[in-house]
Amino acid sequence: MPANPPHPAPASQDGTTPPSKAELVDRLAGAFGLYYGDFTLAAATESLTPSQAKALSVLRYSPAPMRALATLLACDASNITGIVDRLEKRELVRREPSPTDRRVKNVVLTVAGEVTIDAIRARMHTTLDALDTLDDSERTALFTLLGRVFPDGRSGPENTR
Amino acid sequence: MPANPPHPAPASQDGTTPPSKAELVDRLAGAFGLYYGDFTLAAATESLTPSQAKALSVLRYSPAPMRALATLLACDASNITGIVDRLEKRELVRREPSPTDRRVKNVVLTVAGEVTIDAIRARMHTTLDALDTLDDSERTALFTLLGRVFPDGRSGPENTR
DNA sequence: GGTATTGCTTGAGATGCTCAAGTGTTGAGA
DNA sequence: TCTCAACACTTGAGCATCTCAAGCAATACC
Repeated sequence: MPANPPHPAPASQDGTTPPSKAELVDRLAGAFGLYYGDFTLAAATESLTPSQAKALSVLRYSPAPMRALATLLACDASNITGIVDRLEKRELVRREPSPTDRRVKNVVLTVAGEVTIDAIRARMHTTLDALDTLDDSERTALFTLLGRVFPDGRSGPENTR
Repeated sequence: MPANPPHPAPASQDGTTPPSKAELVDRLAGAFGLYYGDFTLAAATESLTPSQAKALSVLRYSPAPMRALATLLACDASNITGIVDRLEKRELVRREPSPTDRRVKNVVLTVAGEVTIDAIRARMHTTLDALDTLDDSERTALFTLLGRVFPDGRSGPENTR
């Protein structure tokens, strides 16, 4: 039995044959690789590591307890302590004790934190320029399809207890 | 002047109004986060870190010199040395001296490396299950749109000199 | 009330990552 | 040809990231 062929399999280049799932996964991998590079570079202009910027990105939507941050960033809770420590030292983020559960600390973006993550996103030129080449219906389609495949689960303000 | 509103701005939920660029970037960020979590978890089942798995993913397409790997993974070249060291120690990857440029070492997937990265992709259940909910035209649309926004630049076998 | 669970922190150990410096190779110009 | 700049890779220092195990305080459940 021969080794598996390299991805992507030589097909689905003409736009008529629907891509196989492997081809789609391969394209997702490539797309997110480029997105990540763009994001990392933009974060570096604010002297932030990708992890720190990702934390700001998640908090841009809504405050969240440490535990929720760990879940959203797909890492161990103990990891978040250090990341939030460094963000707090730079006053991009604030720990606020939960009024209803004294174990919990809610992490909140400061105004400086808001400005910083917005600036980072505005500096993702590779991604932003590429989005400029889409017309309205294409943007709507991409937005909708991504929402279908990656439902964010953030249906309302985060559970800050 | 009030602080910027949280993302996403309360619009574009009905599918008729095209999303703003900020909303699209926000959705990309969310989608990327979920994809990355899925990928990280799948890589962990093979005892690989995300960076190691990402390197395999890039090499799945074609061998590449260390320098090209650094560019594709958007990091310093000195970083690649350690990552490839660990992958080579596990025999998932091989360094081959370039026949035409003795400075260059081409990194090649071993068969075990191929099997491993294919297994990781096959274990990305969250992503794969979501793709199952798309019909053929939707898959084609997503594939095409991602290709438009994130052209991978890998138009043929990698330049292995 | 007693006990398990939860949220967060700490410390150890490995990896990821950047920067500066060093080695060996290539290539282009005097 | 000789010289020297540029390039590919490696090494080492220093910090950030990440996991795991352990521990503390607060809460939840029986």
